[in-house]
Amino acid sequence: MAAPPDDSTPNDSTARTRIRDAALNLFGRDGVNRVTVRAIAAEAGVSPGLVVHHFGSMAALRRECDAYVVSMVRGTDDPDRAEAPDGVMAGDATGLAAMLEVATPVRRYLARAFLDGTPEAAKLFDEIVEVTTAWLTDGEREGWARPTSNPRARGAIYVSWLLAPLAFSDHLERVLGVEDLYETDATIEHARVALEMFTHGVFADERALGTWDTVAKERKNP
Amino acid sequence: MAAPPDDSTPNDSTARTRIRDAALNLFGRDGVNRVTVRAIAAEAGVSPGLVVHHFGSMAALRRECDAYVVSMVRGTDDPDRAEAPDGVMAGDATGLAAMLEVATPVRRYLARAFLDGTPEAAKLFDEIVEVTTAWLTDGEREGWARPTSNPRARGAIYVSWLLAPLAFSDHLERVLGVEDLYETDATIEHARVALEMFTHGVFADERALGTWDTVAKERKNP
DNA sequence: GCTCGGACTAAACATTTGTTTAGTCTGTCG
DNA sequence: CGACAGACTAAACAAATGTTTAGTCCGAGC
Repeated sequence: MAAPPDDSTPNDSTARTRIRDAALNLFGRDGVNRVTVRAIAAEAGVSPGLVVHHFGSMAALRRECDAYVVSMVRGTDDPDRAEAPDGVMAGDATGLAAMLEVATPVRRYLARAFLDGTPEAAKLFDEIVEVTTAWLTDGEREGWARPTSNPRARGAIYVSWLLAPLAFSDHLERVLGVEDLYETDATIEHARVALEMFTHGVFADERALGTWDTVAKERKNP
Repeated sequence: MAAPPDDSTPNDSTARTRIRDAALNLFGRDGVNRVTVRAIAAEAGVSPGLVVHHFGSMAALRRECDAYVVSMVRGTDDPDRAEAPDGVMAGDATGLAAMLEVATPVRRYLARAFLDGTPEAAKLFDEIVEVTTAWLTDGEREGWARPTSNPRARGAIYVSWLLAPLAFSDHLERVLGVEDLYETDATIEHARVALEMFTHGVFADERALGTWDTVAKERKNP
């Protein structure tokens, strides 16, 4: 194939990573299922046999993508790191922020992994909810976050809301008429609107809440 | 097989709908892909041949599920209805509300359809964003919704946020320790917390917004 | 009674899937 | 040099997939 560019580390800089990157791209683009060994091989410019030669099996390749992506999010490129330093402040959720800043293909893959329920991704989700809940609770104490009746549920919902545009990016791009929601400054515009909603809320008064409580009470004793 | 129970309407109450319902369940549970003709046939208690006899092909069956679900959401069971009557008030988004009240398998299927990008679902998503944006704009005028810098983006984000718990229901159920987020009164608790967030916001002051604007400005002229 | 049509099945079919096999090429180490 | 190891490919393989084929069963209509 193409001549090896420099081969400083003869192990890690060649076809193996090309295959993994191709897999990452395709998994992220088309979903963790629906991607074939042959498609990955073609994308990487190798034979189907080579991908299993390097990774053992398709499932193992997916697991390796999982691990790679998780390590990227946890602490750039280095496994065996989980926590991040400080609670900087809003806009940063110590892990979620890292996730949102990581390269686009990685982000795409992550969203797919969360949706398709790979086990590694599940663990990561739990972790992110954990630190996000703690972060918001800190914020409550420090005065920049609202109090809540259910911290854990709020943390989980907050995370799912940050993930939502990733999961529905196709639809949002179509509706908002942007090419790539996560590459242009459409990101900036989009995030700004979301932040407005997080800061000022969507509803201006307690009517919605009151309506809901009424409905909920009715449902409990009909 | 099992003896036909009563056969009032010999046409519509038999195996054909049983197949469609089985498909709906499996599609919703395992994702629109990843479901086989044989699995559907087994679930419905018929032979694989019969499902294509009735529906022509697997793809046609999926399209029929799409159409069925969409009609359920648009105006219960009846196609050729799109708009709903009035802007009742918060907690109801004229279509989104209908969607969230429809039977669980249908809801599950819908979430999957949005994620897997079936064309019918895309159209429905656009519709829902449309009426939701209009509804929130009305709310602005009527004083119960906050103003926004970008109504369309807010509508789209709002919809994606309401959809998020559906998309990530597996993770939320695990994190919150509930069996089925959309069948027990876990729904009530969950919706209540989300409504709090929609009403009071998550952040208590403008710091996050300010931080973001600073970052955004930096990115524009680095 | 007999045919006709549609629900329905069992088995075969072609294609696509992940994986294996056998082998080639290339650089390295003795 | 000569053997060895590993990257790599082409071809074959077995399993699973959607679909087709041939045929059975059964009720309705002449």
